[in-house]
Amino acid sequence: MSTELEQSYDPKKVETKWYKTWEESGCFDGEVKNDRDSFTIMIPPPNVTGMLHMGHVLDNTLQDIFIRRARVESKSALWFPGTDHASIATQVKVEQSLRKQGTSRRELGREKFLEKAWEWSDEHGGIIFNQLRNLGASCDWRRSRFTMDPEYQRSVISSFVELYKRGFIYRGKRLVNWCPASQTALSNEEVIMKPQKGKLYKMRYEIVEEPGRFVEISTTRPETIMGDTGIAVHPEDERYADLVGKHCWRPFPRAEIVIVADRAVEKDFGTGVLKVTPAHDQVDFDIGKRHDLEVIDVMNPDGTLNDTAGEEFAGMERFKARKLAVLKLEELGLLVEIEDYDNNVGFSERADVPIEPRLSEQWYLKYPKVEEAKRAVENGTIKFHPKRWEKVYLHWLNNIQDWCISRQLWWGQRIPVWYKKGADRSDPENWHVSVDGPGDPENWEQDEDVLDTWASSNLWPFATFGWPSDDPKVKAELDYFYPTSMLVTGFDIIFFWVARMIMSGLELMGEEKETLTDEEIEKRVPFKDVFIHGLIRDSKGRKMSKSLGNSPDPLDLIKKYGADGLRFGIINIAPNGSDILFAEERIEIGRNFCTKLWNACRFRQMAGGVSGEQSLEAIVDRLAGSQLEGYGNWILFRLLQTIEDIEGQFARFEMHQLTHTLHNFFWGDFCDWYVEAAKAMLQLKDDPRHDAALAVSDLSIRQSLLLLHPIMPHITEELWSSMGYSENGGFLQDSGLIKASELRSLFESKGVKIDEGGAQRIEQVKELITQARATKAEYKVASKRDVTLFVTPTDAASSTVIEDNLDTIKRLAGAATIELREKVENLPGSVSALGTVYLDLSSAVDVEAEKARLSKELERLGKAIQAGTGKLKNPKFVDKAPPTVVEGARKQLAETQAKHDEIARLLKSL
RNA sequence: GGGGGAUUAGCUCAGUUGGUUAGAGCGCUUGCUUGACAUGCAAGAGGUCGGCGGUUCGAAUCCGCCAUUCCCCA
Repeated sequence: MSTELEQSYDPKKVETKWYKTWEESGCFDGEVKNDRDSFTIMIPPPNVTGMLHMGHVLDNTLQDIFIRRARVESKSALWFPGTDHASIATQVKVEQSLRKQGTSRRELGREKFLEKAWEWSDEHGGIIFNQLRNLGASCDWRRSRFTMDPEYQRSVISSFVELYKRGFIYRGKRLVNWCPASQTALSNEEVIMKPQKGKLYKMRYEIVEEPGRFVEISTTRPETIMGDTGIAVHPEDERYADLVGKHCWRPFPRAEIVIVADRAVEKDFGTGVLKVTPAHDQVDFDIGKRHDLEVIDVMNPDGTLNDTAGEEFAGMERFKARKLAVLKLEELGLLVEIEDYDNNVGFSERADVPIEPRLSEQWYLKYPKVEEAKRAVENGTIKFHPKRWEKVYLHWLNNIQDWCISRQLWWGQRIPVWYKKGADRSDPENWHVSVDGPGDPENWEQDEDVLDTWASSNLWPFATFGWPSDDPKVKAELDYFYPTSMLVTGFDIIFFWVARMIMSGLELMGEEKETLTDEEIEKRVPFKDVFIHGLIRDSKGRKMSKSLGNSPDPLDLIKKYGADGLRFGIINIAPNGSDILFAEERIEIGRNFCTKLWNACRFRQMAGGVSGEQSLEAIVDRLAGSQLEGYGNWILFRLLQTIEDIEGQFARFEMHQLTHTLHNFFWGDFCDWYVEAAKAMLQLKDDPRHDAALAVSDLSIRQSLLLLHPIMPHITEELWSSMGYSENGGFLQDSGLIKASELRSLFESKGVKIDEGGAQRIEQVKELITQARATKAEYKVASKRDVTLFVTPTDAASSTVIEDNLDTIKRLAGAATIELREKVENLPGSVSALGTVYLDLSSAVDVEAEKARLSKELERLGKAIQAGTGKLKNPKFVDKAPPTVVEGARKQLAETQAKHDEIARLLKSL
């Protein structure tokens, strides 16, 4: 059944209709089908309150392409959706809103605050799912998971307990990255180093043992002077060798502090003397440890100075305190100079304030299965695309440090550790660690902290299925869908997420084992292929941000260009793994291509005869046994090539090539050449070529729709149904995409011969037509469709080819008559492999212009001949290069030479 | 300081193991209501592939150095 297409394509109508139909039919549902291969992708869960931005468009379009491709390849595809609670990001937002309401989380208390947070996530959550639906994302929405779902929380807690039991989780007191705004510890990955223009303050401390002698010290942080418990010099620094072991005066609060020698000091930095503040700097902390220096914490959790810092400083904000400290140094006559200094300062990723190294007790994870995680990538069990990201991943693993997983936040999975009331929390004797808590809760109090968001999302590939569970359904699904097929994400979360998922999968998806074999690694990894794409930037290469206003709303773009147009456009401009410079006009190509597809199908309908059965076999049957004319053979040959190209591109993850290949075939080959040539055949009455042209068109369009469907699902579904390709009302995805090799066999079995030689002859015909058009354009008669052309064929074979295709040449070149002649003189002509084509001009030829044009061409060919001759004369080339290359060079030279001679003759004849 | 990219037409990018006269889209110029499509059709201009050296019969492609530039990590 076919339906007549409307005159113009209305994306909104078509997209809304089909998305609803698909979702209601359950065709996105991922099911265990043991007779089919599974293909699974876990969505990188967006923040629960997130809104769709261009990065999501790219990431999810790519995933949808892989998923839909898997469906047309008859795999059982599952695209698992969900959202992330984004502990710190969400909590920051909720706290902001509380502040507006004149309250705070501390005022509300934990329970009330969590109620508010849930309200917030219910209210703002899930919007992005509908936005993804607008984009056409074919997720199995029934399964949607949220990392704060009770079942998911239970998975997270179970993993903590399990990893604790296995000895990977411990409590430690050390310097952490402290965010004074959010008042929580952060992991190293959440700290962003930013270059800052600061000051370097040079000051002098008096030596206790030698009054009147001073030592000069450089620092960027004078506000921590009160926490100094020593100063350090390099042991090989002769300038200060005699001072080691002596003391100097800390100016405020005035106290004697010791001078130590330590290799961590950079001799060449500043004066070569370092003030040591063990409580507020990692290097200083380490030095202090080595020399047994006192640790004096002078700051409050919110970044203000505390009472220890002294009366003047207590309660003062840290940057104000810096100014005051400088002032005091000056008053004491201890400030030597201030210079400008550029250094890198760590900022909290979420709160965007400088972090403060702070001594505190936190939970740490010693990463499990680090060696296996490396091996999985090194031995190819997991492949990154593009491959260069493997180096980045391995480099990080080689320098890995324990992960601080506790956060002083409330929104998240609470750490399943209980402390005996009134007992020392540092002593593991007083801990209870379990999923369900102690049996006598009245005697215990639970750890107040929650887990880092990424400590829950790193379980995403299996916790979503219900792990850990003895439920047979959970086991069967994990068995079928895990390891998932691939992960599609940006490079910015390789450390945060990708690497951690790999390690948690290796540790937890199986029995506890010290080390894993390659076979075990293969079963436990969370995915096989990691497709890494770039970030979307604006046309000037800047990051997209709300404040710059350079971030278009994808929903507006969908309104303007259609979801399919946007999808095609964004994939089309996405280079191979590097960042994408987005400019709205660059996605017009997507919308235009939709229009082209639509109109090509409309034209096909207007040619009539689309009421019959349109299955692949039925169409091929219409061609069975007949000798295809040149163009039919050519376009089907190109179709086979295109199918093959696309197969290779998917296999190699060359997503940046897909749109180019398909656009080139459908627009450049099918519409611009085949359809135009077919118009000539469609005029023929009672001629087998007429029906063959229709069948070839049907075949080309049908297979193109199948190939394009993953990129442009809505319009292809609409055309699939309207053109009558749908069998029994089924969706395009269920029709089964035939492989190039299978299609070739089908052709053979039906006696449809597709030959390469014939396709090459049509390429020559196309060249001849192009030359004729060019000559017409040169003589300003491009728009005349009734010119007379003369052709002098190169040889008898060429003559036959031209005669066989005379009708289409006439039509495509715009000629009323074409005569084959032995010899033509005094007319402008152009040389092609098949022969020279001349334009019959009633008016006089512009001899000078023609001479100039031909001379230019002659010069170009002359150079090519020189290069070719030189190469072939070189015995080293002839001896060493492969015979096919030499043969090709000979053939090329002969053809060039023939053209050259012909043009020289033309030039002479003028 | 360590590591990873990038450098090809005015712009954004392709260019698979080295092998014809280096391609595409956009932009630009010219001409077109050609049996669906002006979101279209046709023709055209435009590149010593960042520089220097090396390997090779042959280099945009492999190697080295340099320059410019972006990113990650410390």
